Amino acid sequence: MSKENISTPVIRRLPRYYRFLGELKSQGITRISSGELSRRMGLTASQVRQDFNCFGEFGQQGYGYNVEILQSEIGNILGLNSLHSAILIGIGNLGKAVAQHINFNAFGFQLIGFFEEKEALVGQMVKNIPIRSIRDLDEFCRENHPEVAVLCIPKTSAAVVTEQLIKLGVKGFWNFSHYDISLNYPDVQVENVHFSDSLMTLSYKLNNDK
Amino acid sequence: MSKENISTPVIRRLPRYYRFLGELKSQGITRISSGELSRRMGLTASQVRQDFNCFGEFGQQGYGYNVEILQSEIGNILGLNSLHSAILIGIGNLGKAVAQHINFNAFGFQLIGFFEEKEALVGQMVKNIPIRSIRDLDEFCRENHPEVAVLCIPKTSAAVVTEQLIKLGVKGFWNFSHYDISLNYPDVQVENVHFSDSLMTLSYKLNNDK
DNA sequence: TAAAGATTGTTAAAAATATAAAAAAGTTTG
DNA sequence: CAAACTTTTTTATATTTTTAACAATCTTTA
Repeated sequence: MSKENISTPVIRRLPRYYRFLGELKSQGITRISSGELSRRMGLTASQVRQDFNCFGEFGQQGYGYNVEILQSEIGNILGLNSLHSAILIGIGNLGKAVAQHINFNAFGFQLIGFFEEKEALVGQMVKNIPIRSIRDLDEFCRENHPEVAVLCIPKTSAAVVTEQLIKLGVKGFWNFSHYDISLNYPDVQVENVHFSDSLMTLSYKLNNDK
Repeated sequence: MSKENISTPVIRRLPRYYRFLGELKSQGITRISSGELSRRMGLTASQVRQDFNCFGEFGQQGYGYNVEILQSEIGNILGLNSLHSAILIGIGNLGKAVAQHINFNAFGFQLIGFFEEKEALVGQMVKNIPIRSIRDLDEFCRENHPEVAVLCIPKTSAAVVTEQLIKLGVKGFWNFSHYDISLNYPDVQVENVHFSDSLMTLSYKLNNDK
């Protein structure tokens, strides 16, 4: 189905295509050309076509792309129709916001458990799921086999927890900590969200604007 | 001081260097070679040296780099010693978490105001600063001239607020919304944080792991 | 203090990515 | 229904980014 060795830059553009196409769809637009799409997204038409052609022939000459079909294809490529069970570790300010703010289901993830070190929080409900003690992590994972972990804990605790989770069979991490999972476990799938890096980048841009 | 046309990939690596060097420093390590640093960070030694040489000669042959000096230099390049006043718009789950979780000061930003559409939240205190009504945004900005805005609002409200803010002199955006600021205002500095894109990327990786 | 070793700064080559051009195939229109 | 037009797919070119190699220079050690 999908070809081999898709480059990272292409993969990172896919979610944006998916979002834009969803928007076009909701605006009632049923077809779009690479030229028009590129204009709206701030890309070149060449790049748009090259990107799509990595995965097959989704368009039709003289016509363009069918918005709904194209979005659905990209959704498939992204795997949004699959269902990955996920747990979230560290339900402080950030963890709670992530749990409540992100529509995990829309992207193929299902939150099945929250874990926290601070015993005071244990028992609280978030999204109708109780916060569990981090000490119950082993037992819970052996019963429920979560595939993904969302790490909202400080770097200091991340190394230990990560090792534990990988031993328990977790295959993917959405990592909000500064712990470098990939360096230590190259076979696991990791996606990092580093707020501070992003903020420092903004700082750079502000100090070097043209 | 800093040379022209630093490429985006280099800029995006700077925060990571900065973090790693800070860690080395806190471990009492005073000098490091490009080889050792690259090993620890999962890069090549060549890349490390090329990156640093974009900005000047920070090392010494036969010795390596002084950790403290190098970190400080990178901090300067990133502009972390400057002070940008910032306001945060939309103090729901996400906005509150960002306000409370991120150490803005460590990166040269100072939060001076929170703004919210939902009047029920107005008056609440966050980090000793009152949440203000979005209707008071104009007046506040004309008095306090914030340089940066952190957008934690939905895409639907983002377009209007962004235009307003730019008219009021805001020069940079830390954008958690899906509104494409750069497409509409190319001269403004923008750094996007798109959770859903990141989550979709994780989904892709999980469905295409090797 | 001189020779050996280490490591940078710099130049060159390779690899990856983006853009442009050409060829193929469909759509629209008179 | 055929000619003109549009737009994709595919191939080629250009640019950017990474990696490798080398020459210069400092440090360490005997």
